[in-house]
Amino acid sequence: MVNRRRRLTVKGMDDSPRGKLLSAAARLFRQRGFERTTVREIAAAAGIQSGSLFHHFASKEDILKAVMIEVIRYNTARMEATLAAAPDTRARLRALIACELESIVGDTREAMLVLVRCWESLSKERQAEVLALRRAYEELWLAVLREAAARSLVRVDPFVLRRLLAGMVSWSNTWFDPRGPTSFDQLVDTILGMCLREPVTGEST
Amino acid sequence: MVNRRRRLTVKGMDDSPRGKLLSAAARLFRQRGFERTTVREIAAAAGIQSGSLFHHFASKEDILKAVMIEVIRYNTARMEATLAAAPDTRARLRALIACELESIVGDTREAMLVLVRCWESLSKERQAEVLALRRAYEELWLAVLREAAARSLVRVDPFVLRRLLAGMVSWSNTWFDPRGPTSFDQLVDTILGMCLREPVTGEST
Amino acid sequence: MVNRRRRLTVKGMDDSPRGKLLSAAARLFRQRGFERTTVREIAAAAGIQSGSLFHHFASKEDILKAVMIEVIRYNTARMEATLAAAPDTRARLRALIACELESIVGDTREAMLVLVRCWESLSKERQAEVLALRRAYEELWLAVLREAAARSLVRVDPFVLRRLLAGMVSWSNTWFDPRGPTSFDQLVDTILGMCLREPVTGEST
Amino acid sequence: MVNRRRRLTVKGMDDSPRGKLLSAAARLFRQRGFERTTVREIAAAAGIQSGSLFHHFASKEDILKAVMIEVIRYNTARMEATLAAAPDTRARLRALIACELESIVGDTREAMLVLVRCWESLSKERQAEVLALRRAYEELWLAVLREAAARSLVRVDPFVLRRLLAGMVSWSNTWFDPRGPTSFDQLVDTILGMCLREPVTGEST
DNA sequence: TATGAATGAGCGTTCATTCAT
DNA sequence: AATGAATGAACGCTCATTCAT
Repeated sequence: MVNRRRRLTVKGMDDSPRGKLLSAAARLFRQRGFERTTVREIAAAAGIQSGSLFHHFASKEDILKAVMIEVIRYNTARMEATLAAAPDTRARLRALIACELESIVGDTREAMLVLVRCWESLSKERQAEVLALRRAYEELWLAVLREAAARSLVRVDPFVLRRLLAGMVSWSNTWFDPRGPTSFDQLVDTILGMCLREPVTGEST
Repeated sequence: MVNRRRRLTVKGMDDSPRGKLLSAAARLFRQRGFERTTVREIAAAAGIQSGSLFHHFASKEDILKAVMIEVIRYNTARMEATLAAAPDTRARLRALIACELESIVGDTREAMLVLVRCWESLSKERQAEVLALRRAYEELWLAVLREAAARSLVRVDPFVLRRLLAGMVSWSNTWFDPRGPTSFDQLVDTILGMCLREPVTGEST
Repeated sequence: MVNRRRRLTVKGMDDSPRGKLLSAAARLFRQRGFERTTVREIAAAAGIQSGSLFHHFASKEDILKAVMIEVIRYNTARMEATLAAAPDTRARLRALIACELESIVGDTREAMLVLVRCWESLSKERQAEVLALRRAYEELWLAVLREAAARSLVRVDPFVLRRLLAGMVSWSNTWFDPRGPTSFDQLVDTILGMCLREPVTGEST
Repeated sequence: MVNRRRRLTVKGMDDSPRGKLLSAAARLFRQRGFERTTVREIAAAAGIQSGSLFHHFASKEDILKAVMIEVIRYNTARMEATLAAAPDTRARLRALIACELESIVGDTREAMLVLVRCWESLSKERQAEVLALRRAYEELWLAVLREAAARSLVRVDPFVLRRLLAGMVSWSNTWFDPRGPTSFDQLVDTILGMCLREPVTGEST
């Protein structure tokens, strides 16, 4: 289920100059951080000269903002699609965890790590723009968590639970390896199990 | 229990020039990140000239390393002391969570956030030096988690559980406010509850 | 014959930014030495900003290396041309002395003095690069000196003689003035006479 | 005759703090040049702290000046003593060459090379002070060269000859090795032979 | 659009010198 | 004398951004 071999890209990071720039920037920002990455490196990785880069983005920070916005849009859309297909609350909760984990360790890995790692490199104004998009994403989470709380499926306050889940999932980029002893689905079930009032049946690890 | 008003300092960050430098650096590194902090800012915050800084540390990166080492040493010692006073496995597990959460949201907050946020700014060589210390700290965790697993107190593999806990606790710096609706002890119990096979009695939130 | 009024430049030090930088650097390095010359001074003398200098050279030391390489190339070529036109051994020996003296007190004066004065400021690696070129130059000398020794024209071992000549010629930059009582040609003949077994006919000074 | 194993020191560079400082400075200035040598290195090599150095010398440049003055004084005295023992003009000329070569490749090697290499690092004022002493040394040379010219012993104008000799001798530090194929005495005779109107009897190399 | 030379402010670091102890 | 922390100006170099072509 985890997809690391699909292009380390998100929708909007296609073969256009803009798309190549965003892919290159996402990879470099993750590897080196925003400050340690130079616009020359980004331009070179996208096959253009540094001066040309500024025909596509007004500033280095705007590239960072664009990476974040694209990945949030893409993952919000994916999550909405997955939620729509889930038959009940428990399935929806599992879908949220699986989608977010997939985004963190799977196809949008680079850009998601940029979102976490380089957040502080964004000016307050640009943070606000990104947060506006992020809010819709968080609303998907809170709706399901409230629904789960209302049905006594989970033991923890939705607000707190969302944050504990965000911590568990985002941190997994530092250690989770789909080729390791724990599979992607096992990890999803483990995290789900920690949220549920009753242990998950057939739970592993 | 959370202690945010005590000096944002750790042992070794006293009133000596070195201590003032470390405190100032920890605060600035957390606020702005390593790359965005200049040695002139650190020196000014410690009340000395930028040139003088290099009488105490050979390089800017050495300051970062020192911040990390001091905070790990301090928190490892505190955790050992707290563990020694815990009567049983469950108490020890709770002590670990409380100690780590305290380190993240309490007195050593600045330096602990630097440890997470600025890790990638450290050269590989210096990372290794810090990791050597960090290993002892992680051993304390694993010993208790294995003990808890052996007694069926927890439901998740110790290796995986440690990482999920690390994610929940470290992420709490982004949202937890001891003056908010959830108290420090409630948060500790909530996290503890998510680990335990049976719900915690008298659990809150 | 001495040419001090022609541009204090060598081939490759033309009106291009690179050429202006090399000319300016040669003059400053000779006047102040490598360490006392700042990149800001070089840039200012070439009419650009200090940051722009690094579009043309990767480092200050690379400028020094380039000055040395250009002047060796230029003088090697000139010496080869002059040698080719010399009818016999004695004329070739005189041509070598005249060419080297011209390089030291004439048109390439600045850069040649840099070669001597700033040699130790070059890293071992860069010294090796320059030495590789210098070797071809020295081969021209040794071939003629061996020829002169074979014909009993000179009294001293070629290896030793080359070094004594190098000392006499390079040192002349400290005192020789073509407008002084000794002319360029007289000095060449004087030095030549000190090498030859029989006094030079029509010798002066 | 060459003396490389005697202390690399001159009179005045004894075991006193001042003497140790001068010896250390001479060695470091020769190795690294004046600008590349730090007062901390000099102090450390002399076994004191950098702050203490300024109780012995008012500035770094004063150390350089002192090294130069000591070595000129020492070599002037040695040359006077050697000249006094020479029976005739030819012996005196040979004594000058031998003394200067000894100073350059023998016991005062370090300091003499500093005199050549670091001359431009001295301020004009200090250069004048050193030149005043140097003048007496040069007078010894010129007196003998004039005497030799008067007796038609040499073929070249004394002023020019002195400079050609200075070049040959000072340059020999770059290549002469007393353990090599040419001995110290052979080199002295070779240089002497290049000055004399008639080839030296029993001349070698 | 694309280029790439140029900018210029700012970076981490060095180091001769000072001075209270 | 000796110490060593402190100074502060200056250094080589970086890099996001601009702009004439």
